[in-house]
Amino acid sequence: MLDIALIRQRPDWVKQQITKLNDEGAVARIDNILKLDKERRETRTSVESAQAARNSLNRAMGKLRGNRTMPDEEKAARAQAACGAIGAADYEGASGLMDGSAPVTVNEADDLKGAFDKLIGELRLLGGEISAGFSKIETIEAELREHMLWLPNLPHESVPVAASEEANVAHQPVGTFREFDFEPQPHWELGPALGIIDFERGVKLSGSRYYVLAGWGARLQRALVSFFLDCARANGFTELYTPYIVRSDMLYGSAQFPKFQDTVYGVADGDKFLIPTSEVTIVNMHRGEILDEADLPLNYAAHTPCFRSEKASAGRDVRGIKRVHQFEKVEMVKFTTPETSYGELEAMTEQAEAICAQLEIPYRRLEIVTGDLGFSASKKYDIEMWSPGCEEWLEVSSCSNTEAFQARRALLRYYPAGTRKTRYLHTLNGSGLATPRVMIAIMENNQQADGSVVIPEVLRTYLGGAEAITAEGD
RNA sequence: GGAGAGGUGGCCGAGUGGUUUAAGGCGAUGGUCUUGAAAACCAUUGUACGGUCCUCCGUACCGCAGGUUCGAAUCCUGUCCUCUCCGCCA
Repeated sequence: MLDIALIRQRPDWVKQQITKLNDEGAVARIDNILKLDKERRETRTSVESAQAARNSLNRAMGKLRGNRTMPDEEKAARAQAACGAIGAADYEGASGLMDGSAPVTVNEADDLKGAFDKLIGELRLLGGEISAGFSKIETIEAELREHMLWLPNLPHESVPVAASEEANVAHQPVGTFREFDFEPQPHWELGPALGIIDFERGVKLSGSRYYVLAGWGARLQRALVSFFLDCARANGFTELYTPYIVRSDMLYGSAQFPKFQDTVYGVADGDKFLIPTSEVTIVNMHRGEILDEADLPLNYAAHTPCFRSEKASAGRDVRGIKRVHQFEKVEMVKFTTPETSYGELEAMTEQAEAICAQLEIPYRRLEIVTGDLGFSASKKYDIEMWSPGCEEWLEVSSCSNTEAFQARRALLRYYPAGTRKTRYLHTLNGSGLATPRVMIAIMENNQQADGSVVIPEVLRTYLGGAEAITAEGD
């Protein structure tokens, strides 16, 4: 979520920033937000002062009714007089009359019960006014919140301004592109031939975009996950094992909801959903807490499966395991101060790149332009591995700084050193890395003329020292 | 799955629908005292929103959400979570 105060103070600037994103419709929300915000504050001010009056009157009512030493005639007289004052909207005067601090003329004829009934009637009117005001506020706030939840994050000033992904700035590729003396095969040919990817049985079990890894395929994935987690740990990340199913609040917190509700799978057990990435659970780890600056940065990494419905990309990338409903990923998340988040983004991106380098696969960094930033990032780098079989760059990592966008939604705050004034922290996330695409890259880059695949050296210790995957089995 | 008990400030823990606006304690912070420390004593104590602006004021928050009431930490309903016992289970 954006800072409502920023929208209030610099609405035109905010509109101008949103215009750089590929998000028609978001700009129009700003004027609605300004209108609702104004309305909300006005209504709130008047309702709260009515409530202040009611609170003090009810407190005085308690004192009047519970007073054991005051004669009934005086109570009746005070109740009578207070009714008059309330009728004239003199709430302070009425309070004084009821709690006994203001003088009153006692009339012997006053009837206590009648006077109290009348007074309660007056208070009831005031209560009705207040609850009407509150339901108005509730309506306004629900509408305001809805608009706020659909507003994308604003781009950082360093992000290149361009409309679409074609304009993403590709850095110089790193690593050596292999010269093949034969026609390199795509992984959807190699995998089944080696008996390590079984598409038919995946489809039989669960439908399209599902697959089974068998033998070396399953072992290679497990080795990669272990390797990724070891890299993260070496880089100072604390390893977490988190739930794979979360409540919807968490998905609002990390900003998948409401906009990308379609891409997430629900489970039959009420308000629960399968995570599309462990970013969801990690970002919400400290939801509602107020951390100390001394605790920051917090670095967490977790391996989880990721579940995505891929409704938006129906019909695209249907071959192979590039785009599937279920895959494994190691995700890195950082909680930092606003001052350090951009430095941390560079560091985290370099760490993801270092993993590619260790696997000896050619890779490049993409600097994402404003029009392709996505919903929650202020700045984003993608890392892509080259795959000679399907002849394309495969996104294996995406590293983002969301600044305080998720922090506002998930209530992630900290006390800056030496203060007790809360401040939103910054969250960053980056894959490190995602398995099916890395497996594609390894298979396609390391394939031999005989169909076998050479195992990258860094993975061999995880695979009993084996040097290659062959059709001979595991 | 069955039965029961609970959820109150950073922590512990009181709390008959009003006459107190959550008692008391611990911790933390500041101060007094002290050569220094401890002890003792004094003071302060969370979050959010709104108003006012550099200082206060107001409102809300006793797991969460509704309801009853002139008035709810307190009564009612739902819900989430925790604990205990039983059953089942990797």
